[in-house]
Amino acid sequence: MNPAETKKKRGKGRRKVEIKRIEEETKRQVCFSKRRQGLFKKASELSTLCGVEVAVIVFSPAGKPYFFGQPSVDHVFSRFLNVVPNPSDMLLPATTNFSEPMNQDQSAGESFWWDIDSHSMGVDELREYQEILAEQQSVVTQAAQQCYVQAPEAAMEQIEALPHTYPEVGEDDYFLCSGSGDFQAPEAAMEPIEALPLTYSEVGEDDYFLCWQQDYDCLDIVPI
Amino acid sequence: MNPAETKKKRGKGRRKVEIKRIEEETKRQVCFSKRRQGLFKKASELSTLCGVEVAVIVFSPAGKPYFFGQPSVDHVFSRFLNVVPNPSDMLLPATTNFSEPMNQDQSAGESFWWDIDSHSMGVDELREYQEILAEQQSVVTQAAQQCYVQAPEAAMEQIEALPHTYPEVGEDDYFLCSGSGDFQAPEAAMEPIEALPLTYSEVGEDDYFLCWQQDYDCLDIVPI
DNA sequence: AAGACTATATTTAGATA
DNA sequence: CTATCTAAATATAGTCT
Repeated sequence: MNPAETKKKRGKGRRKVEIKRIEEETKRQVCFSKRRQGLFKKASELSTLCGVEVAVIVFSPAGKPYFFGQPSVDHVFSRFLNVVPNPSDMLLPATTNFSEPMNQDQSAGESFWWDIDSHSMGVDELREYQEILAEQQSVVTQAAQQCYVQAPEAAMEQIEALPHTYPEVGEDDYFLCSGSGDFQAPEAAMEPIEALPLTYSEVGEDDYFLCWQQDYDCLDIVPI
Repeated sequence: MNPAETKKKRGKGRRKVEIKRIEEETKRQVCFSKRRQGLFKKASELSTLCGVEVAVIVFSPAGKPYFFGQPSVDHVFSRFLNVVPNPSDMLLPATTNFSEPMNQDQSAGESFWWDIDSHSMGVDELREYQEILAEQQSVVTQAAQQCYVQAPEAAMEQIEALPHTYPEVGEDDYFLCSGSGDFQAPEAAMEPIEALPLTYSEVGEDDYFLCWQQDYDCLDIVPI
């Protein structure tokens, strides 16, 4: 805080960035992390400002799911399905392996303009996805759903301050943390939080934290 | 272009805005429209820059669904379900119809802190979702698709200019529109667009348009 | 991997058409 | 609703901790 000392002044600032795949692994990961947060923040703001329902799901380069939902991913998606019940029915007339007949004008085997999509997006990537998917399926995490968010430092302190101890926190356990600063758990959530039988020190690396922002908005989501 | 005429100079610029529900109807609608576009753009950029899968669903104040998916909402959501297969299992421990036992510390029927979620999100809706989901799972996964976006006015004109007529455009049909201005369909997409057997005038209110922005980024998404 | 910093790029509220 | 314009507010790439 020495006013006489003004050392740093050569910041490197943001450079214009072309929107195309970042090849460098590290950079990509950092960018992902930052932009994911930004995306969730935007989603949260949209939902709050306009009082609308929003769901965002992002898979990290490593395949981990990050998501935001107001009031929840499930809720929004189920509502979505009611409006656009089977979007993929029409898009993949020739490549689906489902026996359900399609009651549409298209004839199977034909090439449709929407096929361009599978091409432009990269068939290889789709294949890759299929593999990842297979892996994922064997991993499976039962979820308490909602938002799995990394507790901000300030929230961690609150968790640590919780007057209980939880003897067995396993990899699959999830935690709800109360917020502070930007985060504020709704009243209804506070009671169960306060009843939480744990101290943060006993929470392992694979555990998740669930945070609430004021008005039920989830600020960020990340497994830690 | 008269250099001597410099009329506008009193712009009102952005004002700091508190993130809370906008009460004024018109303002809210405008804000929604702008921020929705911003959100989709961010999602698209994240997906392109980091090569990751993203899905965003937003319901407008009027209840219309707007969405973005890379490679598709279905794809991402189905992958999501593989990782977090039965989010509501934990929320509704006593009411699920799955036989798989949970290898967790929780005992069924007990009340968990994460129950707050099922309350805030609506148990009935979750149930409803479960049903829809069951249907959906039998349909899904392989993805072509992309973005269902509302055609910008300029694009509409292009669609109308298409030299074909499509006799039977049903509620469930989707369209790919070429863009103009901000929108520009990739070359590969243009051919099938031009082969499209339709005129816009025959497209009904429930139809969707799929637009491409330069570099395959989807700018906006909306059923029309 | 996650902050902090900071210069710059991008977003957007409000006005306007 | 959509687009444009402006200034102010935010987001973020690069760098360092």
